[in-house]
Amino acid sequence: MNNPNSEKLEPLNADELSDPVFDSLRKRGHRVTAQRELILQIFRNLPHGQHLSAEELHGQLLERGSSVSLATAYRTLKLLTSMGLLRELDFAEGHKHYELKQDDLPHQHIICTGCNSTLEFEDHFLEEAGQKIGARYNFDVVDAQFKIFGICQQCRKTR
Amino acid sequence: MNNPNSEKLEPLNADELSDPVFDSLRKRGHRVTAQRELILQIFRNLPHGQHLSAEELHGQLLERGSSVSLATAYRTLKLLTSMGLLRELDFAEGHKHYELKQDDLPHQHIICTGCNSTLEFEDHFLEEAGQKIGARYNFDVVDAQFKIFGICQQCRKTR
DNA sequence: ATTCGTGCAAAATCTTTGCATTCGA
DNA sequence: TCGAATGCAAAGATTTTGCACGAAT
Repeated sequence: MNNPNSEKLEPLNADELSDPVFDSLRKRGHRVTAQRELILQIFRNLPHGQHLSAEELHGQLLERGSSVSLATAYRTLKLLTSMGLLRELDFAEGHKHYELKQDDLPHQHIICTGCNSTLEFEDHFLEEAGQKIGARYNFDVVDAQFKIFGICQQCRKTR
Repeated sequence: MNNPNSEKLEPLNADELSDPVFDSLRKRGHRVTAQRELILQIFRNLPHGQHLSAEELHGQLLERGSSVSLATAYRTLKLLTSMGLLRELDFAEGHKHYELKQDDLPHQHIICTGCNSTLEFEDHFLEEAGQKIGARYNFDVVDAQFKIFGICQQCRKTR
């Protein structure tokens, strides 16, 4: 039925089957399915700093020849987020965005409320600040998100 | 039809009519209606750091004897946000929250993903950081929101 | 052989919108 | 007066869910 897309990107070989994420899924009693493999692959091949909405992810899945349903896309996004593998982002657009969580490359976002474009910037300091502040209130910090809303130069000119 | 609730909180007198926010509304060609007055009043009487969802705001409006519709609540929240009077908050709960924007009392949020409770903390430094970083990318910064997601002490014990 | 995951369609949420009416300036 | 705001109900958009079937362990 659905072709696990063995011709593009890395083929799904023994290497893939021992992927730490897959192990982690099995350890939790979840299963490694072609759909989950492909979704993970898509996020891993996304340029650093890029993020996808559920619809966008679904679009990419279809493009790659998979017939994953939108429902499964939503279910998988939720699962991977709950496992701490994805970061759920909210840009005040009415729908969420997701990106691979990479603790070694922390970044935050600047959002233009004029054109909805987003810009990433790295800042280790903010990362640490999140940890410190959380600790002060006895929180186990999972993620710290710093969002800066404003109007970009482009939009300022246009108006 | 709807009682502008003149018996609770500050009565709507000459004082209210010269409220800078009302002037600002009129200046933009908008009108000062009983509904908008009440909504602003509710936000102003909210304890510092508290926020409301559209549904919650609507509930409070009904409690105060007003028959404002939910649609108007949404429309007013949007209007006041676009005027920079309210801050739109997103706690990854599927709906937005709003609070009065008070530049003199900047605060950020820690959200427990276990029980959805939120905790406010003040931090002028983060405020400045938002301005600086925005400026670096030529943005007119409107708001900077720092969200820390984690598990609170309570939830950690419960589990 | 179980039990979990998936697809599909329906439902649930949250938010926006068209239209006739009411109201503020 | 006249255009803006409101209420209502309907429509949109996003996300979740029940159920039968297929797939992973």
